[in-house]
Amino acid sequence: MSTATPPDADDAHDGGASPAMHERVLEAVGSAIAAGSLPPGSRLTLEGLQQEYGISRTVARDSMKVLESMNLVYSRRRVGIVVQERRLWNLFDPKLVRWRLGSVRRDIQYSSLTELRIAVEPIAAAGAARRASAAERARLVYLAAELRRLGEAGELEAFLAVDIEFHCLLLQSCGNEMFTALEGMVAEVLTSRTQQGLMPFKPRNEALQAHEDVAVAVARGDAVAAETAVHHILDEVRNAMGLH
Amino acid sequence: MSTATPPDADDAHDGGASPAMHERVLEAVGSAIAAGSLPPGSRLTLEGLQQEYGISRTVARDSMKVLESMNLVYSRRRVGIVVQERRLWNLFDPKLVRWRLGSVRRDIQYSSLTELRIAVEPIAAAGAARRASAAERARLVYLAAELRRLGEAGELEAFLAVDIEFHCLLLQSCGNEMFTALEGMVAEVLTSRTQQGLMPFKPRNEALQAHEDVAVAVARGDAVAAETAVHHILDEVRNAMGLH
DNA sequence: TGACACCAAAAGATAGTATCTATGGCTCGA
DNA sequence: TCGAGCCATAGATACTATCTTTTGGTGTCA
Repeated sequence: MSTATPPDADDAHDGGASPAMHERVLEAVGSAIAAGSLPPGSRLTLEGLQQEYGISRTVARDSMKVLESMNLVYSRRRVGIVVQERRLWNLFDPKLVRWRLGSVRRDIQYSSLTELRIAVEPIAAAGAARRASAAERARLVYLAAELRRLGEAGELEAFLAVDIEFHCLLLQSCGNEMFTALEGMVAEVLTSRTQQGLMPFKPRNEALQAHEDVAVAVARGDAVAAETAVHHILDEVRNAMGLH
Repeated sequence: MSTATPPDADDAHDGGASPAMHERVLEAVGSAIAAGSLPPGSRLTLEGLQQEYGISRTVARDSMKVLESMNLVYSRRRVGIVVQERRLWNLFDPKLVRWRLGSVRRDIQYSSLTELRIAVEPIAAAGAARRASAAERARLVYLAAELRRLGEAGELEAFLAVDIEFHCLLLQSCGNEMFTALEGMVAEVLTSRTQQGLMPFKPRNEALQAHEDVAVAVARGDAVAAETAVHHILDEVRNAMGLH
């Protein structure tokens, strides 16, 4: 105990259960850029960050290095840290997706993701039909049945959870690591859709049937049928987006 | 060399345009992880990195922060910096894609990307049909004609360049920023396919026709036709991958 | 006596602070 | 136009604080 441990009441300024200082800064600056309140061309300096957030140079540097690796900023001597044009951002970085979903630009990010989902999921289902394990196939069938049960009972919240698991399982079992990496984003989209009230109160029978068709097709190993059935699931989403 | 700041004659590697020290370390460690020579669970320490690469703590930290933000590693006190399981990597980070394409795991990355392309491009074409500018539509038609000319002349290299521009233009004009962000990856895949000799010496007439169909459909604003025509382009690729 | 469980202290590593030198590249004035 | 000067990052170094794994010691029970 000799090790001092000064009670140091002023530890409080640290924000208590602080999730690491540099994360706080990263979140603050990153989301400001994502939201557009720090538009492309804006300049920051390490000095300024240190003062604004009460941090040391190291922490400021760490945060900026991460933003730089996401191509949200670049830094040049004598100039400082400059916000990049949007076109160059790493739009697939999960942190950036999260920031954008939390900003006023929500809608753009949401529709981009939905379109991505429309693109990827059918192919993922085809992959799953070819490569899923026996356990995964069985689970898909089970989840589809659960979806019908919960959907017909109108239990939207439980329905959402199972729906997420269903779609994520497809992405996991499709044998394409990059598709699997989209799991979190699909979960976000589905959650968001329900929260925004874009889901019908009771899922349409066609949608429930389509989920069952997907599960059966994957279980049978019928890639073409699986792909087609997922298209049917997503047609509803497409219509909601005003496509087709 | 001691620690004392030698102007560093031995910094020969620095010869001229040195891409910043921390990038060198980032590249070295990152590609080692991507290639699997630092398997998940491996441990590094800042101390070790400093000695191995002859860098200061600052640089070592910067590099690790970037790898951490890509989820390639995590760091814990008392343990060091630990390589993450593959499942958690940010597989869409362009740096990681590049490292993987440059490693012995090339093939996995290549087929993941190809499948992604199969998924995304049809939807991108549909988007382009709806939202492309007049200039973009015209350019697509021009590029399709160029493709036929070069294809029939057997000029594979020029054909590749135009093919890349064609597909990238689709991604740019589709109105979905996330699709646009995949441009670089599609270019990689197409280049790689030609380099690997996976292209027929003369592009098949069906493929040339399909490109023209895409261009015309986009120009007319016919989303469904554009999507279908891209499917035809990619069928060849699908077959080459043993899908369907 | 030996084996096991539990607790406390040591040690090893990052997290963060503070400060210094080197260098590139704007800006402005002659 | 060209050069001096200044500003801000790049990078180095040396701390302190803190977390957490290891390890070793102690006590209890078979």
